[in-house]
Amino acid sequence: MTESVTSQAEQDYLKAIYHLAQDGEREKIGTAAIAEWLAVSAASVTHMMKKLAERGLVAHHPYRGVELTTAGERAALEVLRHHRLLETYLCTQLGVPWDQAHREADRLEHALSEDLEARLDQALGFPTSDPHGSPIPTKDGTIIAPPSRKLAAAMPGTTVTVTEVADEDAALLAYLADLGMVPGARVTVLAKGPFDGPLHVRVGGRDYALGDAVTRAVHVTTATTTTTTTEEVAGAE
Amino acid sequence: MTESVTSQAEQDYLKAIYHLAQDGEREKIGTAAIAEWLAVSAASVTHMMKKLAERGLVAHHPYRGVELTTAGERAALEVLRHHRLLETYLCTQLGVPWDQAHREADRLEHALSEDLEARLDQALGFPTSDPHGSPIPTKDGTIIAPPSRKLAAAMPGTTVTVTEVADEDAALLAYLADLGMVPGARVTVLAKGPFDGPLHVRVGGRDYALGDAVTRAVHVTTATTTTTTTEEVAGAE
DNA sequence: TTTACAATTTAGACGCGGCTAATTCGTGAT
DNA sequence: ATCACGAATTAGCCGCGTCTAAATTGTAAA
Repeated sequence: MTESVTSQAEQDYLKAIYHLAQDGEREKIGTAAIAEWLAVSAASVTHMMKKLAERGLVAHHPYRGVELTTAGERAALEVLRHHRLLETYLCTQLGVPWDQAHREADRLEHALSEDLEARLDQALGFPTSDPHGSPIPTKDGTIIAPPSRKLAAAMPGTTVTVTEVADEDAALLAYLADLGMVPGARVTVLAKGPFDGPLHVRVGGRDYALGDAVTRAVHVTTATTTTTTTEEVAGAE
Repeated sequence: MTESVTSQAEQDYLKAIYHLAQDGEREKIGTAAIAEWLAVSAASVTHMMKKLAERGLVAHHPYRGVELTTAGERAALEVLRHHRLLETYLCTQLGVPWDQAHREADRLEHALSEDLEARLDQALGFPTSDPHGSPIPTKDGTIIAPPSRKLAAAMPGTTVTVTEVADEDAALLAYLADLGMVPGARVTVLAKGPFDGPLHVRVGGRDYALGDAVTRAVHVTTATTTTTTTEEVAGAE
C-alpha cells in the first residue's frame, strides 16, 4: 500500500537479483554476478545491497550473497510487470521489432505510472505473457512460472515446445527469430555433441547445431507429455 | 548530428527557459522565474545556467538573465516534440484524460528513443498540434507558432477562436474542459471588469466571468478577421 | 547622486550512485 | 591444520543536482 519510493537504480538492482535468481538454481546471488550483469563495480553492488537491506528489500549475508525478501520480490515483480507490458505493447501496437523492444522497455519502465500501466494492460486485453513468452506478473504480484526447462537440459530424442526466449541479447534474439525459434515453435532435439558440444535440433524442417549460449537462452516444455523416459534416440540428420 | 547527451535535469531547464520565453514577452529570462517554475532554489538555477552556458546551450548574462542559444532552442524543441507527441498519443490512443496526459508525458519524454518517437508520429498520422492545441515541433526543429494572443488581451466585443490551452495545470485544464473552452471553441468576449477584474465571456451559449489565471492560460485567434477596432462594447449578462 | 532593496551569484555542504585501492573473509588445495 | 587466492567489503574519492547562508550587483527611489 505504501509507496516504497524505490529509485531507478534500486529497481535495476532488484530486477537484476530477481533475474539471476531465476536464471541459476542457487538461492544466494553473489556480488560479482550482479556487478557483471549491471556492468558496475563490485563495490557499488555491496554499497547498494546494504542500502536495500536497510529498506528490507533484500537479505544480505555478508560474504555469502544476497536474496530478495518478500517485499523485494514484490518490488522486482512490479518493475517486471511494467517491463513486460511495455514490451508487449511496443511489439504489438507500435511495431517495434522483437529484438529492440527490450531496450526500449528498459528505459520506459521506470517512468510508467500505475494508471498508464492499467491502460496498457487493458489495451492489450490483459495478456499473461509477453512476446518472448515470459509470464507477465499480475497486479497483485503473482507470477505463474510455467514448468519449463532450458533447451540445454532437454533430452535428445524428445520433441519440445518453445515457451520462452530470453530477451536480453538483441542479436541472439534476432538469430532465434531467423531460425523460427519463437514461443510456440516445436523443436526436436536430435543429439548432443560430446564435451559440451553443440546441440543438434530440428525446427521448421531444418536442422541446426546450437551452442551453449543459445540453448541456455531458450526455455522449452515437453509438450505432448512425452513420458520422459530416458530414450536416448540419436537420430542425426 | 552529434548527440548532445543532455541529462534529464538539463532538458528540464531548457524546457523551462523555452516556456518562459514563449509565455512572457521579454527575451532575457530571470533566475527567479526559472527557479519558481521548476520549484528549485535560485542558487541551483545559477549553477545550471553556468553549466548550460559552457555547453553552448544558453547565453548567460550574469545578473541580467539568460536566453537560449540556437543550439539550446533546438534541444528544447526536441524535448517539446517528445512531450507533445506523447501527450497526443496518450490522449487519443490510450484514453488518458486531457488533464493527466501532461504529467505522464513529463516523465516519459526523457525515456523516449528517436525510433519510438518516429513510430508515435506515424501512428498518429504526423500531427501538427497536440490535444491542447500546442504546435508539435517538426523533427528538424521547426515550430509553427500560430498567430495567437492570450484571451486576456482580447478586445471586448470580439469573437475569437480558442487555439491553445496551457497544459501545465491539471485542475485548470479540467475546469476549462468543463466550460467547453477547448481548442476550436468560439468565445465571445463580452466585457472586462475594472481594475484587473474578471473577463466576461460567452461560450457554448453560456456566460462566465474568468479570472486572470484563466485568461492568461487560454490562447485565442481573431478568427473571422474582426477588424480589431477598439469597440468597447460592454454587454454583460 | 546616493542608497536601500530585491535579484543574483558565490561559498560550502549533502545525498546518491558510481569508481579505485586497500583490506578482510571463505574456501579449496596442500 | 594451514595457506593462498579469489570474492566481498571497507575506505575514500568524484560528479551531479540540490540546498542554505553569505556576498555581490542592478536599479529604483530618495
